[in-house]
Amino acid sequence: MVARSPQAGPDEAALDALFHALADATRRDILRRTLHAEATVSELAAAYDMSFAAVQKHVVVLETAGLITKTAAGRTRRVRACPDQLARARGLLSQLEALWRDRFDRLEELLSTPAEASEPCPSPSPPIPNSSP
Amino acid sequence: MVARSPQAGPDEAALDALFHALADATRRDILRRTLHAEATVSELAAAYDMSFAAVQKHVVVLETAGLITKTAAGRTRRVRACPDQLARARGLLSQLEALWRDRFDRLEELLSTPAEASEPCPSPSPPIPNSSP
DNA sequence: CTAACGTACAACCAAATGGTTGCACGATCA
DNA sequence: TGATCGTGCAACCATTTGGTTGTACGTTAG
Repeated sequence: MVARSPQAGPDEAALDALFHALADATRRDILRRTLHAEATVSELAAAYDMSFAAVQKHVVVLETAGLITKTAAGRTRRVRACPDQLARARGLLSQLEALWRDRFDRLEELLSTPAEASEPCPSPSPPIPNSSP
Repeated sequence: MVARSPQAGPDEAALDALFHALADATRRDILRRTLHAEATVSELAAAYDMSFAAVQKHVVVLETAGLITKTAAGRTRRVRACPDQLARARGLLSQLEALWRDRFDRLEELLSTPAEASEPCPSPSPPIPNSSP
């Protein structure tokens, strides 16, 4: 039971790292590239307007989060994305959405009315293209 | 920042805010609670070992990310979660996973071999229960 | 052998984060 | 009316983040 401390789960820190890694446009782009095809660190670095070291640090963050792996290849490092942690994050989000659906169901059960108005929740960003559910 | 290629969408900043909001155990817990049932800010604050102001700031972060909304109710504020942005995040992750599947397919197409070994990608955290895909 | 390349890493800096305390203000209760 | 409660916000502080430059070290090319 989550009485006081939210520090319950042992992998909460891993989730922190996961979502933190995803919370940066450059890192999401690196992830996209390496998801699509392997790349070396300098190939990645050449794609962005920042120093090599900056990109290398982004790669480290992604690696720490378990979203990519590097394998030595001569003097280069081949960067490869791992969809496992991605699936983990998606799983958590689905879990949360299910939690919401449960509340909805409970309401429907208690009051047999068509459920609490369902106001569209003012979105702070464009209406969502929402590609693949 | 991010000048060369990562200029995919105009809402990259919104995604930054979204994932950043999710990258904190306390905020994920607040989200869980409000997803499950509405709560006031002080009800939430009472659940954690930190000051009211700290929790209030977490609530602001979640609100900015569009993950929750507050509605005035007398002198209290009823905090309600919105699953829309959650779905948005999940959609992006699915998109990324699809990208990876595409690479896989391309490989299978080019070389008709059973595809690149598929090394398990050393996970930095427990193997994933992976609840609802 | 020597030079250039790809990578890693340290030191440094500005800005953001996450926490604190304190105060102001409207709503509620006695 | 006056005290109290719930909330928002500002000021402050320590730590982290995201960027820089510079350096070191193994690998490859000439």
